Amino acid sequence: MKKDLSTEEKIKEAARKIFQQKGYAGARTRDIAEEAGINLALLNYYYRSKEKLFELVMHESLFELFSAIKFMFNEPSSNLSEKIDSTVNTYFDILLKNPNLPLFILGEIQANPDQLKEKIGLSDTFVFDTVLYKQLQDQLKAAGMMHLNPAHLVINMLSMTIFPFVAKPLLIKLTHLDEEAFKQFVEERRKLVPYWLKLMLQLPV
Amino acid sequence: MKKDLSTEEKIKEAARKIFQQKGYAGARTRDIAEEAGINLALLNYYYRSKEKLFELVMHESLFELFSAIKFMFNEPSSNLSEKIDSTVNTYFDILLKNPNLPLFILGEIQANPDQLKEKIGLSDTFVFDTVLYKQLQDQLKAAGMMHLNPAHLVINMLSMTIFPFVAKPLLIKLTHLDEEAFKQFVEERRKLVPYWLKLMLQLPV
DNA sequence: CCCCAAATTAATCATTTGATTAAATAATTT
DNA sequence: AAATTATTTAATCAAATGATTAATTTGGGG
Repeated sequence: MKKDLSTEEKIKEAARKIFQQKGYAGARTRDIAEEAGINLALLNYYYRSKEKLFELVMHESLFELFSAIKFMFNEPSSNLSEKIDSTVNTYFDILLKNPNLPLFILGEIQANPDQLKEKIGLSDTFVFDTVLYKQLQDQLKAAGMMHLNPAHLVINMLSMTIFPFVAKPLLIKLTHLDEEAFKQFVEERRKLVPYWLKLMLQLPV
Repeated sequence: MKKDLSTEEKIKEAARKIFQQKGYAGARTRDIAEEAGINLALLNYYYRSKEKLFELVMHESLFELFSAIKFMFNEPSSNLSEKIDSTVNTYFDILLKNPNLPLFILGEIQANPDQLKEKIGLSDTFVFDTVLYKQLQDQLKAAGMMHLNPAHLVINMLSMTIFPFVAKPLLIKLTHLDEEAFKQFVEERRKLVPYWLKLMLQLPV
């Protein structure tokens, strides 16, 4: 454990790790306390309850996963090709640092879809009202594919980037990769995923 | 609840539903009993324990998700283009019937990676020792991309097919889709995903 | 040094939850 | 129909787990 963090921080970091690994239901407050190297009562002293602590971790996780993308999707000065590059690259950076993040968020939403509407304040206009979306529409039109829903391309970008992390343990097992080879595999995709996306969009590569 | 199933079957079906929705840790045996419309004790009468019941459901889930793909990856008489079509199509069929399946399996593996090695008997050679893999290698060589790891293409196929289901609640929320529109969106991908894959492989489309 | 508030601990509580038991009912066999 | 076996139920147990409490320690201000 990192020792130069305050007790409060240590608990939150431990909670993040355990929650992201085991999910809300599978995480025991005793696990979190042990991971943080503190007495169980301190968890409630600082954060009131498991649920409150979870909400905090979940909000920060959502922010971690979505704030960067939201920003890049709306970067006004970059063109479509540049947005693809920067989004994919930034996402790989985020995921390499936090490989369990997507499965954690998606799993909790599946386990408790209500909280998506209540607690999680994700604006509905996240995808539609973005510069990227408009640029996708324009490019599809320019390339004679105006019938194609731009959402497909957004999904393709996210899926090809995120999926290797979501399926990481399976992927490692099924392709005999070790941790290092997995990183290498992901690094290859940094260039490949944008290349494939531009192929789909008939953009120059 | 379906009423013409045996008690034993009713319990298993309820368990499948609840486990896939909430995960092992989040599923309470009382939830399963209620969903099945039976007394709690019957669950243990027929299946001994929550864990035993879970193992059964997990094995059947894995079979559901992997048996078809394993078969199609090794179909000797079809060429690469046909394999892409049949794999994507079959997968969409499976996922439309069982949208929670992938996230369930991936989530449980993340929560408890050990069971991947112990309980889940997934052969290591699942990806490498397949006809599809060989055909991918050949095509990549023929198209002057022999440096490209064929695993990338397998991942792309699976990710573009599976990811919409893994992210379904989020996707529905962020793109204002209803259940019906989601199905429509997925149907569009039946043709699109194979098209994109062939583009990547420089196969005639 | 003393005081007081913040931080920490050990012990305990109350609820949830997986599992069992013993009795009751239904189905099958003889 | 009687006996036996299989199924189902209500009640209960025991362990796990989130949370609290009361006492103790620590650290800073006067």
